[in-house]
Amino acid sequence: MTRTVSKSRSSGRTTLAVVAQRAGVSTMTASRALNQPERVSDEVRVRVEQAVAALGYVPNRAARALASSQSNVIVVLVPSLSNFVFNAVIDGIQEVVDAANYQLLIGNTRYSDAEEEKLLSTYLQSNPMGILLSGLTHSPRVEQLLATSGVPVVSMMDLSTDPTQMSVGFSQHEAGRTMTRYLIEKGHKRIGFIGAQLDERTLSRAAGYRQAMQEAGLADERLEVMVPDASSIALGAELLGRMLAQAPDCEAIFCCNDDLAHGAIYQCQRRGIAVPEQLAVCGFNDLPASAWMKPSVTTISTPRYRIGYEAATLLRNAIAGRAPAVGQVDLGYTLMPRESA
Amino acid sequence: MTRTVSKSRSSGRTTLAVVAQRAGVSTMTASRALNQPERVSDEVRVRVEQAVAALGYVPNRAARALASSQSNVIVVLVPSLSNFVFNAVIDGIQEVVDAANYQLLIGNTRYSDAEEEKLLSTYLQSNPMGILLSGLTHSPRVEQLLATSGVPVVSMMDLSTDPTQMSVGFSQHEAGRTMTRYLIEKGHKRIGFIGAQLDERTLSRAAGYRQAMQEAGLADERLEVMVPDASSIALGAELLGRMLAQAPDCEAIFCCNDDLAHGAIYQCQRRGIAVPEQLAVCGFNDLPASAWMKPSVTTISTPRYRIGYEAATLLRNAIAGRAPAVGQVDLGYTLMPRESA
DNA sequence: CTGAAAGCGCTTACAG
DNA sequence: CTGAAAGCGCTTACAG
Repeated sequence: MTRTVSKSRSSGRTTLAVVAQRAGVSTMTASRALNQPERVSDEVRVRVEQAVAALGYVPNRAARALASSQSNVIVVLVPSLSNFVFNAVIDGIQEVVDAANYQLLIGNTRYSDAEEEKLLSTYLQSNPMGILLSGLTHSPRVEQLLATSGVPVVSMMDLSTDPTQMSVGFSQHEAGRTMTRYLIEKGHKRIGFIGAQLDERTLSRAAGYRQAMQEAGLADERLEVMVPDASSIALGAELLGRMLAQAPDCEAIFCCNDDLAHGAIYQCQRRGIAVPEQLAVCGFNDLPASAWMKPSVTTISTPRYRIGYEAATLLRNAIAGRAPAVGQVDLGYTLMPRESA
Repeated sequence: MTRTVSKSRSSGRTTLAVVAQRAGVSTMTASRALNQPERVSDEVRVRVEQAVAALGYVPNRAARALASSQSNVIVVLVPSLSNFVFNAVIDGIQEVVDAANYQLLIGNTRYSDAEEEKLLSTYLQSNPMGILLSGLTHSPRVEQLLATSGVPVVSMMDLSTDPTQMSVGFSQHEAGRTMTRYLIEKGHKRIGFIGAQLDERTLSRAAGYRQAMQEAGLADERLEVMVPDASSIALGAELLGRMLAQAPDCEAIFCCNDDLAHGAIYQCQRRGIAVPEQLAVCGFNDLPASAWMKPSVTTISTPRYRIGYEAATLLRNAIAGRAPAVGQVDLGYTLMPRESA
C-alpha cells in the first residue's frame, strides 16, 4: 500500500504542506505562522510550531526566493580572504547582516578582474538584494553587469568622486601623502616607496607619496620599487634588498602595507641594519604584529571593521528605500608613530 | 497599449521564456541549449546564445534549484576567518569547488556551538549537496540537524576514530606529543604549555603534550597555562608573563599556536629574556612570520591547504556517489626546528 | 533533435 | 484571523 514515488521530482524533504496538514491549517496559514506570527492566532501559531518541531521541518529557501522574488542575499566581493584587512571588513559586514537576517555570499576575486566578472555573474543568478564591492574601479564587463542588474551597490575602501555612487572608506591618496610628510618632517630626504600587487589602493598610496615628495622637491623615480607580486613578508624582505641596491643612499622606506614592512624589517635584522637608526621603515594598515614587534612599526591605522559595518548599513538602508542611496562616508585614518620610523 | 503589471509578482527580470521566444524555440529547448548544449542542434544553440547575449539574460538560481531539487551548494563552516589556517583551508576547498561549478556558502562559527547551530540550520534551507565541518565534536543539535538532513559531511583538521565518518587532517594529539618530545630531547625538563581558545584542537595538542611529559616523568600541572580567550599576539605576550610567574624555573614553552608564540617571543625581547638561550619558545602551524622573525620560530607545519583540497575532493566524490563515502585521510605534519627552540 | 504539460515548494493578492 | 487559487521561473519525464 505504499505510493510509488519513482516518478516524483520531489526532494523528499518535509514540505510546508505536510506541516500545515499536521497542524490542521492551510499551507498559507502555516506560512504566515512562521513568517508573520503576529497575524495568526496564538493557538494556530503553537500548533504549527509543534508540527515544525515534530517533523524537523526545514524551509526551502529556493521556493521562498522564487515565490517572493526576494532572495535576502547580499553579495560581498573582496580581493583577498587571507588579508587581515578584508577579514575585518567582512566581520563588520557580518554584524549588520546578521541583525537583518540576510545571507552573505562572500567571493574572493584574488585581485583579478576576470575572477570578479565570473563571481559577479554567478552571484547575480541568486538575485541579490545588494552588492558590496572592494574598490572604485572595475572592468567594463563588471560595470555593465551591475548596471543591467539594477541592484544597489556600495563600494568599500576608498572614496568615490562620483556623487551618484555610494562609497565608504577613506582617502588612500591622502593617507599615503600623510605618511610621506611624516617621514619628511622627521628630516628624511631620500625616502623610498615599496609597492606590491599594484592594486588600486597601492597605486593611490603611491600617488600620495609622489605628491608629497614633489611638494618637498624630493621626488626621484629611483626611490620607487613597484612589483605586481602579491604582498608577503618574504616579498618585503626581497624588495628591501632591491631598494638598497637601487638607491643605496635611501634613509627611509614607506612600504605600501605592513606585511611588506615586517619583511623589510626582518631582513634588516638579518643584514645587521639598525632600524630606525640606519634605516627608517614604515608600513600601512596597522596589523596586530606592528605594535608588538621589536622595533614596533610606524604605520597608518585604518578603520577596516567600521568600513564593513558602515558600508553594510548604507546598503541596508538603500535596499529598504530609505536613505539617500548616494553619498560618500569618510571614516578617516590615523598615523601611528612608533619605533621603526 | 502597455500591459498593466501592477498585480504582477514577477521580479521584472528577463526570463528563459523571453529568450526562447526571441530564439524561436520552446522554453525547454532554450534550457537545454544552455545546460546540455550537445543535445541541441548547432543552429538552435547559436540562436539561443545570441538571444541570451542580446537580452542580458541571467538565469534564476532559485527557480533552477527548485525545479531540479539540486542546489549545487556546498556549505563550509570554519571557526574563524581571520585565522590564516582556515583561510588556507578555504583556498584549498575553493580550488575543487571552482572546477566542479559548485557555489560555496562560507560560515564563520566564531568557535561557538550556538553560532554553528544557527548557521547550519540557516544553510540547510539552501538544500546543500554537501557540508564541510571543522573539527570532530559538535553539539547534539548540530549532530541531529546533520543526521536529519542526510547531507554528506566531511570533517576537517583532525582524524576521526569513527569509521563511518569522513575526515581529513592529521592527529593533533600526535603533533602535540611530537613537539614536546623534541623539546625533551633538546634536554629541557621544565617545559611549559600555553593554550588559548581551548577548542578541540588546542585540547588535543595539550593532551599530546601531557602524554609526552608523563612518559618522560616530567609532568607538572603548574607548567600549564590554559585560558579560553581568543589567541592573539597580545595574549601570547600576556600569557608569557603568567607562565613565568607561575613557573619561574620554566626552560621552554610550547605555545599551542604561532600567534601566541610570536607574542611570547616579542615579550621576551621587551623583558630582555634571550630566546632560546634563557627560554626556548615554540609554536604550532608555521605562519609566514615564523620563518622570518628574529629568532625564527620552531613550530609544526600543517597541511592546511591540502586539508581543504582533499576534504572537498572526498565530499565531491561522496556527492557523486562514487568513492567509499567513509574513511580517514591522514595528511600528516612536519616539525620545523628553527632558532627559537 | 524538439515540445506540451506538469511540477518543484513556497508566497501573493484577494476574498471572506 | 483564515483559505482557494494562481503564480514565481525554471527542469523533468515523456512523447514524437
